[in-house]
Amino acid sequence: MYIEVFSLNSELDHYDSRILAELQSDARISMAELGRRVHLSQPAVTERVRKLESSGVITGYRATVNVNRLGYGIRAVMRVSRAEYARVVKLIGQTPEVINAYNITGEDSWLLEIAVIDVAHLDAVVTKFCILTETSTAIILNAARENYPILPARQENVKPLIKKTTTA
Amino acid sequence: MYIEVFSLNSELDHYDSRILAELQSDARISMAELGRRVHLSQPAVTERVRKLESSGVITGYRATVNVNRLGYGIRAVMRVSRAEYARVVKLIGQTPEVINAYNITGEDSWLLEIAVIDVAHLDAVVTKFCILTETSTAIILNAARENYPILPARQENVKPLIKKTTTA
DNA sequence: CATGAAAGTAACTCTCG
DNA sequence: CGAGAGTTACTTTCATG
Repeated sequence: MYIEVFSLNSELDHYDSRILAELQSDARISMAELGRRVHLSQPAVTERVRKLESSGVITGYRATVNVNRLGYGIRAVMRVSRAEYARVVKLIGQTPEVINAYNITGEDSWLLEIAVIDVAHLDAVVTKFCILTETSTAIILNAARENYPILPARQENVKPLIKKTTTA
Repeated sequence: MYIEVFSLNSELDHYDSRILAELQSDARISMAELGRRVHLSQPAVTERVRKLESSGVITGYRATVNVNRLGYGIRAVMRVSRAEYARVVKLIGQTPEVINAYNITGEDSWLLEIAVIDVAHLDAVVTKFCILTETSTAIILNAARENYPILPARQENVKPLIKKTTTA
């Protein structure tokens, strides 16, 4: 018999994966409809969703919007070089154009994704960060993939460094 | 009198902004509750949401998940140098670890955001793309901001290159 | 399974061009 | 006077104990 390889998500079964897939593709379906899709009763699926929320697997539900339709002609990514951490965080907090801000490894310690109205607006935002440190900006031409649904990491995807061994 | 400066979102009024803000912070509230928050009746707010959807302003609703809780220990960004467009797109299609894939300007023509289980898994994904062209990977240490809500670009935020002029 | 809330539908009102 | 948007009232569907 094989030794079980447990992971952080060992408690998530097939039903939970189905639920997560459905809610990542449409977060506004009713629990009744979700139950139909995953073949569970409505109270059963509601209880599972509640547990996924309270255990922190599901962190929220958000409408996704088309930034172009909202008047933002340009999306861009800015690489921001090392600078005093607190100052960068503060500046991000003062910049609503920043949609995502990642602190990353390497020479560029920050990667920001921004949405701006036009080139003049882009210039204004870049300048705000240039005052702090060096930046490098690239405009997003298109997205081949966006917010791809994430399913629980499965054991067959894991390539363990230590092979499973048999018990005595 | 000033010439009106129209933009793509000129039809979006204060109510629509409120609706967009609410649905980006919680996409699962009922239309009745949304109506209460923005001070409109349930049928009225439902109709506005329907129009925002059909006009392409709202593109969908998604549950957001904690990738760590799903067994992915590492999030990273990969910069991928110029390569045959179709081959990159095809490879992205074959790689579920890619959450976001942006085609960008500059030397690195692609920026990919990925979620992987561990270093061995990261190595496997990076190698897939290294075969095609040069890559540069940085691990995401933390996110100072994620999916910041986007509101309609407002005229007071726009710095027009051509100033408003008076009519004859 | 029963009760209360929410969604969908229809008829009516109000305002504005 | 007609078009558009909102409200109220009512029926069906959904959520919750």
